[in-house]
Amino acid sequence: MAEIEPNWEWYRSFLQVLETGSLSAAARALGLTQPTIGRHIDSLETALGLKLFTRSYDGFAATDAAQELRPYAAGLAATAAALRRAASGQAAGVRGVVRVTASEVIGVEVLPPILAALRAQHPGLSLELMLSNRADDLLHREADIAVRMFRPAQDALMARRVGGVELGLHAHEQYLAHHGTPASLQELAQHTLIGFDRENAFIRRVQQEYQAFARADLAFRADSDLAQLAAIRAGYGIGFCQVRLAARDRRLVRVLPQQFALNLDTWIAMHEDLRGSARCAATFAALAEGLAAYIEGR
Amino acid sequence: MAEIEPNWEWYRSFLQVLETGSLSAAARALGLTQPTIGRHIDSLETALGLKLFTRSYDGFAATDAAQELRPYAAGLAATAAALRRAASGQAAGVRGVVRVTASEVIGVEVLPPILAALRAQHPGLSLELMLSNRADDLLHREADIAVRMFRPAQDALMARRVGGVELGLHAHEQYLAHHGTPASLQELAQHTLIGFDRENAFIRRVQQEYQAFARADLAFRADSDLAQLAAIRAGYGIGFCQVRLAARDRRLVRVLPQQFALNLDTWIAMHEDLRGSARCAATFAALAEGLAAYIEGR
DNA sequence: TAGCCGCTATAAGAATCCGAATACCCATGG
DNA sequence: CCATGGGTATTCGGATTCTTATAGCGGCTA
Repeated sequence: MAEIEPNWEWYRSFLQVLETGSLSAAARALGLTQPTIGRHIDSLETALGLKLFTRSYDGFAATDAAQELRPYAAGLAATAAALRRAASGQAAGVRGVVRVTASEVIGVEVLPPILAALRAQHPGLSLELMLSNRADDLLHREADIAVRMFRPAQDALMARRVGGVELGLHAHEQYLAHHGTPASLQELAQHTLIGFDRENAFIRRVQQEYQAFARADLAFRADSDLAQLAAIRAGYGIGFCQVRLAARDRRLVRVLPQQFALNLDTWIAMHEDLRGSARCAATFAALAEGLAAYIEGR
Repeated sequence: MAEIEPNWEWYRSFLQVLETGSLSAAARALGLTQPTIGRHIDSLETALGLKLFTRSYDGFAATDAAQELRPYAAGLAATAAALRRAASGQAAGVRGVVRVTASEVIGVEVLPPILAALRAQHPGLSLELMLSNRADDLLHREADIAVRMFRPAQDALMARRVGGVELGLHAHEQYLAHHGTPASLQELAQHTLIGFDRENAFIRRVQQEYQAFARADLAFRADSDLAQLAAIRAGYGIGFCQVRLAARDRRLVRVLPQQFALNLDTWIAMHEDLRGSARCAATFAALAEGLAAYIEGR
């Protein structure tokens, strides 16, 4: 038992093998060769005193032990990436890489013009957009700035509320032309409803406030908010959509505006450590301004 | 500009140089040699395109850039250490290393017998104790299990409330013999009071509830809760102390028990990822049981 | 002021690690 | 049934990296 501290580089190889499923693929991804990766895994196994993979002739199979270690290795990779981003923006002025995470709808429909304008203003700046609804992106350093529809709970974050995004029921005018416009909650039950497949905080709130949207009543379900939006636009049926977003397309009509309305608080959050970073501060400010403009309908 | 991805091993050298202040010391700490560390730093500087240290003949001086990158490097080290702990406990049964964090008083006065009993039960288990009041230990993976006097706010944590620790004013009987026992809040003002030097959540609560303990009135201040406890035991004056703790020493007398009482919720928290770990589950259970016994005065 | 200690920088030999080539295994498809 | 493609294991020469050693610099102390 050598009791050797593993070389951190071995962790990188380990993670890559986990993610690609084979030594060869990991080697390609890392710009190394298969024997090298194989040696790294061997070394790591002896250093940890664990069997990480069961060898076979079509790729490695990760053992349970390897799977348990995976989140740690992924954490290393995320932190290393964050370090690189931080380093890229060290020089004076607004330059370097900023990684922004947001929900799919916001990321696709709202952020691009905001980020484009920001980028035009700062040619040295690069922006990366990561679309997900996971709340822990910032803590795991997977992103620098997050746009979220709920108040970030973590202590180490700087969070600013930029306003409330109004959600309402919408449908395409063609759909309404064919099926009529519901005038009441009862009539809504006769219509094709678009809703969520996956349970999440948002849909629980909807179900709580509006029994009509109980999961069983939905004629279309999709994990992705974007898919729902596309379904509404395609005239599939009636679904929830941000009011400001729908207002951009004259053919989208709001349904039952009095009866159905939800307000989602919108927050921008950033890790405290990045307070001094010019590129992050500039991006934060641009997002705050741009989202406020979006919310107010400018 | 080579645009090379830094070797993760360089980060380890970088952090060690930051922490030790010189190439040579870092080399000793890592079991390498000074020219090696020097080359790592050089490589990292060119890879990141940053000047990390200003060379001088008595150690390096870290630049601002290096200081900004420090938390990331520390995060890497913490995650790597957590990975090793996780790996050490992979084998079946309760074995490996568990790292517990707690406040100083709990860690010194309450936990040792609990941990000793646990260890006696599981000879393959090693325990590490880290004493601090920082809330983010678990998220940065600096510890596996935390004993805290407030409800952990993070989502990714499993937290269990084990009860309320009662705090009260105490003094040594010798002190009271010399100065008398205060019978009212007014009399307390004539006495020597032991309190906190640093502002924190606890003292703010005390000040809010008991004006007598405004900071200016304190005749003895110490950052460390242990130092306060020692002062009480030494007969220096009257201060706050856990009631159960004071009850162990017959010469410590509770003062104004009706007027002054604070109840601190006590929580045990663990990262969700560790749920499946036998060694962490066993430690968690032992802490829950032991702390409950302490709180109930068993 | 001389001497010592700890530090960094540099050069050259030793040890290590990597990569190319190869052998072999398995699944797939004509 | 054989050819093919993607995978792992192994070997060996060569490039890279580490260590050893040496020199130079600055601060401290006698």
